[in-house]
Amino acid sequence: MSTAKTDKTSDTGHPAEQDTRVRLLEAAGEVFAERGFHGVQIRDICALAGANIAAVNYHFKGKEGLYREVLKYAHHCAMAVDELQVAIPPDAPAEQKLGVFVHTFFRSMLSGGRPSWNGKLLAREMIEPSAALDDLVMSEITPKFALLRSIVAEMLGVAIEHPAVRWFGASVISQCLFWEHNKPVIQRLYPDLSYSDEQIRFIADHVVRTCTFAMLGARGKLDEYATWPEGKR
Amino acid sequence: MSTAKTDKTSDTGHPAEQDTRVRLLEAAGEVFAERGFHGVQIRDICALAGANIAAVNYHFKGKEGLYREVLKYAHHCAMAVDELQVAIPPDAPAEQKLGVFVHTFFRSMLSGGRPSWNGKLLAREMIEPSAALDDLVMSEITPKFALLRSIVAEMLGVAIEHPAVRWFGASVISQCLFWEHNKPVIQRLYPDLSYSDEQIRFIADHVVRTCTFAMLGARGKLDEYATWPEGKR
Amino acid sequence: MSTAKTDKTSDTGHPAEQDTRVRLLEAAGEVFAERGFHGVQIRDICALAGANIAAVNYHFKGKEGLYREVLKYAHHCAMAVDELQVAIPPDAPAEQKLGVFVHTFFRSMLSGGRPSWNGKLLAREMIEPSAALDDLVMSEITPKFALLRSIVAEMLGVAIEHPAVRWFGASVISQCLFWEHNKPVIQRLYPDLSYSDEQIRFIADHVVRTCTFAMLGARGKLDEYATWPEGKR
Amino acid sequence: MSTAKTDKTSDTGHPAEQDTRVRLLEAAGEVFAERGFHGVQIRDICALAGANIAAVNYHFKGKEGLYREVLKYAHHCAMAVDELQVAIPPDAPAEQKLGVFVHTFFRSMLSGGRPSWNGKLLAREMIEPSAALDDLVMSEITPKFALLRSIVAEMLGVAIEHPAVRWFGASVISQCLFWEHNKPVIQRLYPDLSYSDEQIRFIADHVVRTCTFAMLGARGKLDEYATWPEGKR
DNA sequence: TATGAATGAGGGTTCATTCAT
DNA sequence: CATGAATGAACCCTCATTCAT
Repeated sequence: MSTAKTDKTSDTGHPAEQDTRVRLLEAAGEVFAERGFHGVQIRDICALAGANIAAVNYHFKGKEGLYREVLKYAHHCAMAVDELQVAIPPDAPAEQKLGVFVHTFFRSMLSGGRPSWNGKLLAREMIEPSAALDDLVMSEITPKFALLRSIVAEMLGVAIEHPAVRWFGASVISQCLFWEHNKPVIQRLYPDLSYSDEQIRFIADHVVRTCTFAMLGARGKLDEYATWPEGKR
Repeated sequence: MSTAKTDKTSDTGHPAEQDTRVRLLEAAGEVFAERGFHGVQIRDICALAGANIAAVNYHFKGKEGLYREVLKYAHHCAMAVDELQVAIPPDAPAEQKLGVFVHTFFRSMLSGGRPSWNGKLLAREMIEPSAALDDLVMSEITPKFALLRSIVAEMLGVAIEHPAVRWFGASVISQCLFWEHNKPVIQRLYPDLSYSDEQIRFIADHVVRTCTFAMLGARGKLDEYATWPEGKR
Repeated sequence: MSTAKTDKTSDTGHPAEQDTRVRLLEAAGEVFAERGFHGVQIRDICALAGANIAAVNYHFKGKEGLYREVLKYAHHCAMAVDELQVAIPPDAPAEQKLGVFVHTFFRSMLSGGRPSWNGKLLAREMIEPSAALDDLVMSEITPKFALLRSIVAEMLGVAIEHPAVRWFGASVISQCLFWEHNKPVIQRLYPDLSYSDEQIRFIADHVVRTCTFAMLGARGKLDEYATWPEGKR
Repeated sequence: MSTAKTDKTSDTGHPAEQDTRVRLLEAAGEVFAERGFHGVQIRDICALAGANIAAVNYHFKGKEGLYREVLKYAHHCAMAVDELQVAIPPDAPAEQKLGVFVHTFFRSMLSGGRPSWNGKLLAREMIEPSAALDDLVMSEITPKFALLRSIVAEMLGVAIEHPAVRWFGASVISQCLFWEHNKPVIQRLYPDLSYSDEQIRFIADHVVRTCTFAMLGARGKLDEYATWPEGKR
């Protein structure tokens, strides 16, 4: 499991030691995602990583330091916006771009790939934001969301700065995140939902279709979005 | 909400003499929502509730028992499906029903009312389901979702059993939950979003409009939903 | 179980209340004998006695007070020296007197009679003497031991003040107590020992015989006991 | 007794650096013997051993684990059967063997040597047997008792399997244990008994003499022991 | 450098006791 | 008088962290 990510640690030249660090990150990511920061003890992480009990303090100066690094590491490994941009055909119709975006998003989020705990970790940050969330938003989320906004703007036939864009962007994203963030309840409501690849594709198709209908229907009726009530609270 | 225990203390009305049990539930709900089960110590809960350190064990037989009861209590206090049903005009057009549903949902979820920590608590259950989640789904979520499905079916012009209903229901719900579950990131992306009452109404209107467009656009093209890939995993 | 001992509490005339007190003593004696003072919680005692949780503090002013009263109560109920004296035929040969004494002692100690926990309670006092032990020695043990010494003196053919009497008295008593105080180990060494009435009689017979042989053998050779090394420590 | 752990600390010889584990065992043995399992708090043990409050859980996985190890350790340190066997001259008359056995037993039990709390600890196990008692009986008591039985058989002039052997063995042992197990009462009955070395020797002599008389007297009259009433309880 | 024995603050829980009813 | 909800001190134990090796 520690084959693909020595690219950033190769400079020191101590592969065996670096392995410990990376193994620690992998193990910590998994259990932090599963049980949360407070629900995990470093003994378990070290045992899972096959490392010494003092390794966490040695490498990360404590549990919190480890958590911060795990968050960074997770999003370093996550689907980069570049890959997303590459996958999207630049001169295809906007509907098709949206399709690629949504399908890619779903796949990277729900298909149990390498950083399968990324989603859960982020979901935890939503509920209990740590100091690391700011970095995450800046480096990972903002560029992806900018890409989505450009697609949405194209579909709505307006400029990317149009106020409507943010709301329809939210409509797209919300329907994607829903299936990951609410898995436990969804699976209780729909026992036949197993998150197989076919089912994920089916869901993604539905989201694309829904958003397309919504945005096509809204074209030309976007005046309502001009008046946004400034938050005064 | 406090009917079962007030039979012996109801006449005094002293807030300090209000059942220690209830004060503990309120305090615990607040901090459990904020910091999670493991992030909270019962000493804090007791201090907040003005109760003794041993009160939790006396009344709930431990921290876990308290958590279970908090979850029950929270959803007992939450918006009951009855109120929702009452608020919805039975012979209005489906669009209007949807509007009432969504607006009520948003209000009860985001307006900082009494059970303001309900949403967070449920969001935590999503990520780290406890044994209490099954009860919750059965007693609280299923009936509300059934109500939504009936509205969706009406808007799609199909029977409530039609497979498309579940997916469009999800589209509605997902766009509601999004704004609560992802608050921290949303507020970083949209710093002008303060979740004021006007803004909440604005967002709810957008959700209603989007879903309406989507469902109206989908009417008559629901054949795609007939073939659902049975999960084999 | 609370039928035979209202004789001392009948003067107050509150049979129902006194019952609680006595039931508490019975229950406490049982569990104190079984698990020791610290190993028992008053909740258990009250539950066993069918009394309120506050009853112990009400009747005995605390756990320690209860323990003290239990000890008193136990020896009030125990085999009185009078009964023992009555059972011993005054003009029988000394050997027979010893037989009656030992058999009675064994029976009252090992046969699971009413105060079956008396022995265990006293054994606990041996290891961890409480303030109540002095009273016990004075009121219960000393008179019984005096009786035994008179028998031993007769068997040895010396006056009761003769120094040898105390040592042979100890030889008799030690072989009686052994079977009660070391039950757990004895039963592991001799798995066929079930402390049935027949077996107890068999053991008592052995003790009598042994002591008789020893004392008869020692008659006329008791000079050694004249020089007792005064304890200087 | 402290061989397995001293491999890394033996050279320093600092008493303070003596294995924390051993210091804990010593301290725990002392207070467990004095106050019993429930009457002792690990804080006291740790304070007495000069160890940290968490040391018990670290080394023994809890208070119970410590108790179990203390019992093992106590009997590992106690008079081993080997020493006893060495002390007994193989071709001396049986009376002399018995004398060595009893004197050694008394000395190791009552002289305040290193494992002075051994006896008390075992006495407690008698009253409230823990799971560790089985081990103890197997490893420590059985071999010593076998040795005693061989002496008794020789004195009775029968084979070691003869049923009388067990009963006379019990007579010997019971008169030894008596003086340790019933100290508090004995000292109240005999205020001049201070358990000085001279007095212990005096008592041991009495026990040897008594048993010798008894067994010599019983020789040739052992038919009574053939019929042992099978316990049916 | 990496280890693991040792630390100590603080966690949940227990339990004898109290006090208003 | 009897009750049982409530108390708070103290218990055992956990766990992130440290430090000599």
